Amino acid sequence: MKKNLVKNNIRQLRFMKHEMTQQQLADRVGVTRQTIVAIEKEKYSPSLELAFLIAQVFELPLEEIFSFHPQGTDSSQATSLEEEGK
Amino acid sequence: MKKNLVKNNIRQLRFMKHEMTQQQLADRVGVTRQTIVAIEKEKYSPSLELAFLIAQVFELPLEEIFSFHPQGTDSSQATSLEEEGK
DNA sequence: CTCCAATGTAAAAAATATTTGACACGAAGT
DNA sequence: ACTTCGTGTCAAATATTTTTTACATTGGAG
Repeated sequence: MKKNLVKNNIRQLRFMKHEMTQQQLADRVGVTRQTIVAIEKEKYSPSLELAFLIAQVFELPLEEIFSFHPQGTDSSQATSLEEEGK
Repeated sequence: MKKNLVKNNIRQLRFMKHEMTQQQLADRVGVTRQTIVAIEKEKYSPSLELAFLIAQVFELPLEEIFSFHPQGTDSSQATSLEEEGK
């Protein structure tokens, strides 16, 4: 029930900068190839740790690989104040 | 079985810059207070999405709030190997 | 002192991320 | 044709994150 709002360019980076296969990247960050596939296809977003590890491999700041795309105009909260008493 | 290698200064930020309570922060990023508590106490690291949301609230780059501290002698790769056969 | 807001803790359930073990497909290479 | 490699997919199992509920503590306000 949760959309994945995080995008990434792992696939491109894998080819461009550092020529490496899904399996190699997976090995370097210590996860399975499945995980890399899922993240590349954005089936879900990685854990913060994994994101850091990947950024480390590509020698790039995390935010240059992963980007957050809040809903349209994320207006969910901002205006809510009276959520006290339960 | 996985240590939390990610640290953060949410607590400090909550007080300093933007004066807000755990509950308020939780509301703004759309999670429960429990989650904030757990993350502040570093019982585990947040999802990448939540990390992005928090960074957004504090108007700071994600990496200024969360930092990655690889294990003491991690160095598991660096000296890449050829891992094939499976 | 009493009340309440803010924080800490805990445990079970729900949700999400990751693993494991297949199997399929196309592009090379032999 | 056969084999290998890189990729995509699927499903079930395990791990990790998040929710829900509930209760304890501390400090300030009244």
